[in-house]
Amino acid sequence: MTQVMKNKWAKLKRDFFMQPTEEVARQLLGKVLIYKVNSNTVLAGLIVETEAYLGLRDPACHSYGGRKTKRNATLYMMGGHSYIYFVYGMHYCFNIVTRSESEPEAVLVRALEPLQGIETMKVNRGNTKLTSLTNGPAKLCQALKLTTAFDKIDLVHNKSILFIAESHRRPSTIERGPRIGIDYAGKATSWPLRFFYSDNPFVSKGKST
DNA sequence: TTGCCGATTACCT
DNA sequence: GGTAATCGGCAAC
Repeated sequence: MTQVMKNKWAKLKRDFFMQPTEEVARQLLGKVLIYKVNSNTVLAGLIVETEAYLGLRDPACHSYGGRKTKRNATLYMMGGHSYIYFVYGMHYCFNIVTRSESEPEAVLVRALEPLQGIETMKVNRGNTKLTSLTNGPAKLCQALKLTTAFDKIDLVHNKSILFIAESHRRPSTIERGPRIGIDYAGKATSWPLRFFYSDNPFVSKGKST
């Protein structure tokens, strides 16, 4: 009998992303974001910082109050899809849609600890300093070359080259606090929906007012 | 080390 | 016409 090559990465399934969004945000810490560029190149990073965006009732969320536009339509897809948008005229942010189609919520992936394909990431970033490679939402998109071309990707599909996987990393201390860069969101500005590993050097330097 | 500011454009009012 | 789920550079302390 032929030996079947076992996949190194165990892809997360739909159920994981259908959970309450805060739960998904917390549990994504320690998981791995993987992009199989081609047969030679795999880019992978440990998720070390996330933010939950709670849909209709969250003034900081793009779908607040039921807003639905061409840009945020992805939020109304089933949990497990990628939501990548263009912001500040030059940057991209990578999110993962959570919950059902009637609950337009998502988790923003804010920082990764590079695991694999580091040389390629350095080329993509034009930067040689390891700790600046993926310590911010737009930085990690640049490192992995994630653009709106990867918006609406089903991350749990069998054949998907972009997905989230389990890791066997020993758990670290999880801290939580206000989200970054949402000063316009009124009372929600202080909601503690940002999750991160307190002792990880790849967490972003963003300030949460 | 902190803090301000410009870049640059799609999207919303 | 204003602003954004950001980043990097540069000035001031």
